[in-house]
Amino acid sequence: MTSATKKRDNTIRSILDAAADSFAQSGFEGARMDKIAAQAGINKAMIYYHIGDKKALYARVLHDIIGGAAARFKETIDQLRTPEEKLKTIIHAIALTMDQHPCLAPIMLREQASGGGNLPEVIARDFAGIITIVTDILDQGARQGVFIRTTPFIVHAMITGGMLFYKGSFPIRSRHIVFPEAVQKLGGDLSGDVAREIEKLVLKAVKK
Amino acid sequence: MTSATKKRDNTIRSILDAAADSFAQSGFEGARMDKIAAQAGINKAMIYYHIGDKKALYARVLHDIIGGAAARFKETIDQLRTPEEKLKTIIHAIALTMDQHPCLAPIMLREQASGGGNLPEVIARDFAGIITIVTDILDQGARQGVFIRTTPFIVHAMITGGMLFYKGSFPIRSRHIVFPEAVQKLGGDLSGDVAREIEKLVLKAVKK
Amino acid sequence: MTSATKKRDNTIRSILDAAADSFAQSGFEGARMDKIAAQAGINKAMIYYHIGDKKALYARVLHDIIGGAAARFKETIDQLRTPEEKLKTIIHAIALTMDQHPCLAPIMLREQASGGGNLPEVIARDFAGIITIVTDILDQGARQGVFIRTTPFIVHAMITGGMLFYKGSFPIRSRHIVFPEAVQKLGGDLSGDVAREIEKLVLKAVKK
Amino acid sequence: MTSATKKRDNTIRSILDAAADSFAQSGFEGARMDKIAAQAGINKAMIYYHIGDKKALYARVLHDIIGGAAARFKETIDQLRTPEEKLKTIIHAIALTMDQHPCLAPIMLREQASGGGNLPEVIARDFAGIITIVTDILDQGARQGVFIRTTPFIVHAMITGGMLFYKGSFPIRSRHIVFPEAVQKLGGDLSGDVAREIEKLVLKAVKK
DNA sequence: AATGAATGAGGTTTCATTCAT
DNA sequence: TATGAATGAAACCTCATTCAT
Repeated sequence: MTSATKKRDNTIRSILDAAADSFAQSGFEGARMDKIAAQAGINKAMIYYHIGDKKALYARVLHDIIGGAAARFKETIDQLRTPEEKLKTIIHAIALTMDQHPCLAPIMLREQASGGGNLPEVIARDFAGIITIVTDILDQGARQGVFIRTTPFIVHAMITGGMLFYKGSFPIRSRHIVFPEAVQKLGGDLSGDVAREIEKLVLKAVKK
Repeated sequence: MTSATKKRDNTIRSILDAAADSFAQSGFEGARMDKIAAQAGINKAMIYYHIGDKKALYARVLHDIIGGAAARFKETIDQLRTPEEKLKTIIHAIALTMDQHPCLAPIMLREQASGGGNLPEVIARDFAGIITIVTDILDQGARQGVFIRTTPFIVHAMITGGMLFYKGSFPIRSRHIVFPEAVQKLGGDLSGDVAREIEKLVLKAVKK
Repeated sequence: MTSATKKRDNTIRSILDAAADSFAQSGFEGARMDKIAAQAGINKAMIYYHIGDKKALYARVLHDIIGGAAARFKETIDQLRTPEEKLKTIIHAIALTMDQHPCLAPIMLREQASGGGNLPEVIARDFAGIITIVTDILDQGARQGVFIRTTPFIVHAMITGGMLFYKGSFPIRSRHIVFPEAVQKLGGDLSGDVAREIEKLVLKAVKK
Repeated sequence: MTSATKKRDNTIRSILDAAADSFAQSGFEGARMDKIAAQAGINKAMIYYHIGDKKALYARVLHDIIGGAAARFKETIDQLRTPEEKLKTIIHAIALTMDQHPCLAPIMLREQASGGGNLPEVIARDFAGIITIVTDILDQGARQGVFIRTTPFIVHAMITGGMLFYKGSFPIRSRHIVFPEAVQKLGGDLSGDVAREIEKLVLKAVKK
């Protein structure tokens, strides 16, 4: 890899990171090209040079984040046998990913809010990938007779949606005194206790 | 009620309705005051005259929607006895409300995405109101020995977050062919089958 | 005078007072019809009903203030004999008027700043009236041989301009620490010590 | 100096010149960013890019004009010995500056009219600089026994205020026929006869 | 005479994007 | 590749003025 290529990759990496931050925090409309460039430590025109306009940047960021996650999940799950093991593992994997990539949750929440209808096909595919993993596990479990018959997507919605809600509500919960004390004391991280509780609830719900 | 008051109320109502639409569809940053005024069929300056600037309008819309829902929920639940009855009922009530107010889900999703930390206290209070209702039911059930001990907020997150996810993902699911067939066939409405399935799963998860 | 007429006069009076305040503080462009109406305690439309548009209001205010002053000065001076007496008296009269009508100075300053070219004739006449009084005194003194020959208008400029400068600079002087201590300690009122000092200086300058 | 820097400086200079004009003619509130940009021959957004918002532009213009004058005055005066020489010279210097910078007088008049209390410290400092020069001269003269004891700021007010009044009243005087003929015949320029007359009057007033 | 609602033009500011160097 | 300047469209908001009651 030549030094020029490495430099180029570095530039692009820093742009994507900064952009992910901005899009997560402010959404597509709220994000500012100026701020992204500044945070990336590069000249604004370089974004256009290396990546393209705001829409292209957004698509690239989304693919970067969601596509990566989908691939990692698949890899993790494929090494396991039983649906129960798989379900437990994917729950913790999703939780861990959301904790490690704080941009993921906000961006997914926003995409859903806006109907996401104008998403490029690539991203929809990534998105579908994650969903398929979970629904496949549940279907497999049902076929093997260890899980009850459910609408797998609804279970997936409760897992992923629940986590998004948990993480997303953290700033609100923690900043305002009007919430019940027990709620206010909860943190924002999923992996650990929260993921374990979700695992417990989900398994109790779906196991025969 | 004088004629002027009636006119005023009409104007304000049409502003709030149009604004809810826009905010839901495009988020705070993406919404356009011009478009809101046009859709409301009034002069743009009237928004500032009757309500205030964009931030004030947003707060008002949120309070209108979320505050109204919180109040309705409370009323419904207070008439019931057992935690199980209450839990079943609130699940269907939340589902129904989300179906009837299509703005609710997108707006809540976005608020969570952006951390919502700078929400006015009023809205946080409305928000907390809904959460308190659900967590109280679960606490009550646990004390009475009919529910297992859980972290009630996590259950609430899974119910509400699951519904938001289900509704929010509808446009994406239905527009792209890359999703599993079973997922693609699902609709966007919660009340009815979906709410019943959620009810079933949640009760199986929390009942002793 | 009927009760209706009295009420009408009261309304107009309160409008003019509020308007004078606003125009003095913010200038023609900076003044807001809303604020004037609010301060006058009347409905905004009443300004248009009773007086007319912003320009008409401004002209009316100017005439009210400057015209009144010119008339009062003339009356005061006509009762005196010697140019020296008259000159001393007019200096104190101008000083007193500026102190009693805090709107006068700002409005005159602004009018001069903007060239005042589009002033209605009435106001120009009022303005000229004041100038004529002073220059007449100086001319008379020169003819009688008690004053040296000067360009009377320049003396008038130094008296009036000096007072306007003194009063106008008060907020700046008193609010910032960067001014010499002796300057910062001076007040904003003219009548009294300041007027006496101006009188002393002017007479020393013009007396033969 | 790079070509980019030169271009930048040109742009900024043309903005400041156009802005000085507009602020002088119409005041802060009356000035229009559109018009300033048009007169400067640049794109409106460039003002915000290079300088900032309207307030920042105003401050910059004031500092440019008043700060520059203060510095020039100081330099001129420091080369002279006796208070009398200094006083004569500063009078002519102020007169010349006001003639050469037609924006100075209107802007200062307006600043005083509006109390100028919310001026940035920088400008107040410039302003104080000029005042200090004159009052120092008078103090020095008094200490040396060549000038009578006065309140130096009042003398300064009469000099500067008188000049501002003289210049400021020119358009009004010359445009309306209602003024005494002798007044109407006077011009608008200070340097030359007018400054000499002021010099004469001031020295007669303050010399022992 | 009085009120509150309404209007439309226009003001300031922002921002994605492109250009010249 | 990289930079800083430039552009133009459009966003938010204000305000003098008028209308309907």
